[in-house]
Amino acid sequence: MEAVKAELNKTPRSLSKQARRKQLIEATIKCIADKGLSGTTMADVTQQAGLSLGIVNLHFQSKEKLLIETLSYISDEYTSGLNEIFNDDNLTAEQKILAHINFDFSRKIIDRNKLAVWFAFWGETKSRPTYLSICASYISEIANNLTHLFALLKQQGGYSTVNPDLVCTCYTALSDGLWLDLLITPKGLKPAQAQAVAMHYLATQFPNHFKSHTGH
Amino acid sequence: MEAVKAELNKTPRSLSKQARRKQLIEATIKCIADKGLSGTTMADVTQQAGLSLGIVNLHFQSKEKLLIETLSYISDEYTSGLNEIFNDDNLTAEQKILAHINFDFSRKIIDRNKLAVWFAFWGETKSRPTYLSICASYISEIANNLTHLFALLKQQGGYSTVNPDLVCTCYTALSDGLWLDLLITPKGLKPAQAQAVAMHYLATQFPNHFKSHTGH
DNA sequence: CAACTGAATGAATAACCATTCATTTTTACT
DNA sequence: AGTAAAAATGAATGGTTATTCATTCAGTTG
Repeated sequence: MEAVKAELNKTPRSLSKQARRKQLIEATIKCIADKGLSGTTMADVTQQAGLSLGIVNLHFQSKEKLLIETLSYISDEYTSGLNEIFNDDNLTAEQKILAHINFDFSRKIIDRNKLAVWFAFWGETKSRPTYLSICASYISEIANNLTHLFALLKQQGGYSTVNPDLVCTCYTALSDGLWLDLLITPKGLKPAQAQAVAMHYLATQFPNHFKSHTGH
Repeated sequence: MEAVKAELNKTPRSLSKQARRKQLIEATIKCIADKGLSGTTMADVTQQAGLSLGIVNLHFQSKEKLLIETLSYISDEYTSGLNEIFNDDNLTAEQKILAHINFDFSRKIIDRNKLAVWFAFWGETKSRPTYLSICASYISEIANNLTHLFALLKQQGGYSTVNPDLVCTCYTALSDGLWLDLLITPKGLKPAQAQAVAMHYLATQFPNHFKSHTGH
């Protein structure tokens, strides 16, 4: 405790700055979910954060930079969660895939505010390549890791007809589509059901490793 | 020719009005793709259409109504294309599903401008329920039709373990996710490849009817 | 405690943009 | 050709919002 506090005191300003930035980013997420990307004003964000109007420009210089930092924030959260799984040497390929699918549909990720932010930015991607460039690198990194896991499972399980690249593309697209479903029809599909759908697909490819539990 | 002209002359005003509205809607699609939903101004749209600033308010009363009509326009285009397939009594269930998947990844639908519009609106759905209500009815209608087709195929092909509802949810989400891929990584995935991925999934469920051609 | 430093505030500013409407142009019909 | 009605124009308006910055506030140091 004392040590932590002492460490905190080492750089009080910069730490406090980080905390304030995070506070503003989280207010931004809430605002984008509530009012949309176009409907979110500086007044909205600062009010949501309980701070004064000028604070965003003080910490982020401009609204555009705040939005970019917000996208980076949720991207990083997602990527680092997955990397923890990929880099865990105690897990088998099968366990890593299971952990991946659990993570993809966990409470932390399936938060409708955050889903709204994801899709708000996807919708602007074509007109603002910056948004895409933030995600492009992590997207291909995840795809590589996932493809590798599918290739391992193919080898270990003797699934001679499986095409790891194809399965990765299909699983990823399926996962994105289920996220969209969860965002737009909250009453229709529950996270657990969405996960079951994804699992059902994996079961078609690796029947000895994964079972679909949606029979009736 | 004469007959057509005469028919046209019956309601010259309203016809011209319809044409102008369509022209403005198509300009709006282009602008949303180029500048995003938030970045699209009335000046942009009217300039894109080669008309004067006040014209949108004359034909649509407000910007918001123009946007709603634009979403309805692409929704209707999609729905009516699918309904033609569903209602074609000359096609078997298998042929209808094939026609459906061909349509989903056809040039007419996989137009990056239109995809950008779809996702621009999806991204605002949570904050503007109106956008969702425009699509909600046709979404469930399509799901019903598709589920019915899968049920027929199950029956006819003796696929005893297939769950038509599950397959419909999975196929629909997969298709949405592939659309997103086509929008954001145009260099990465081609429409024909995306269609092959969707077909690969159908082949897992109905192996005697559909073949995956992505072996190597 | 007094001087100093940086964070925070919010009134004022300036840019932007949807909408209006008086005017002009086009079309339809006699 | 002449006229009336409809369509189109775009300068002017008014409301909104990002950004600025002079001032206030809080924490740190000597």
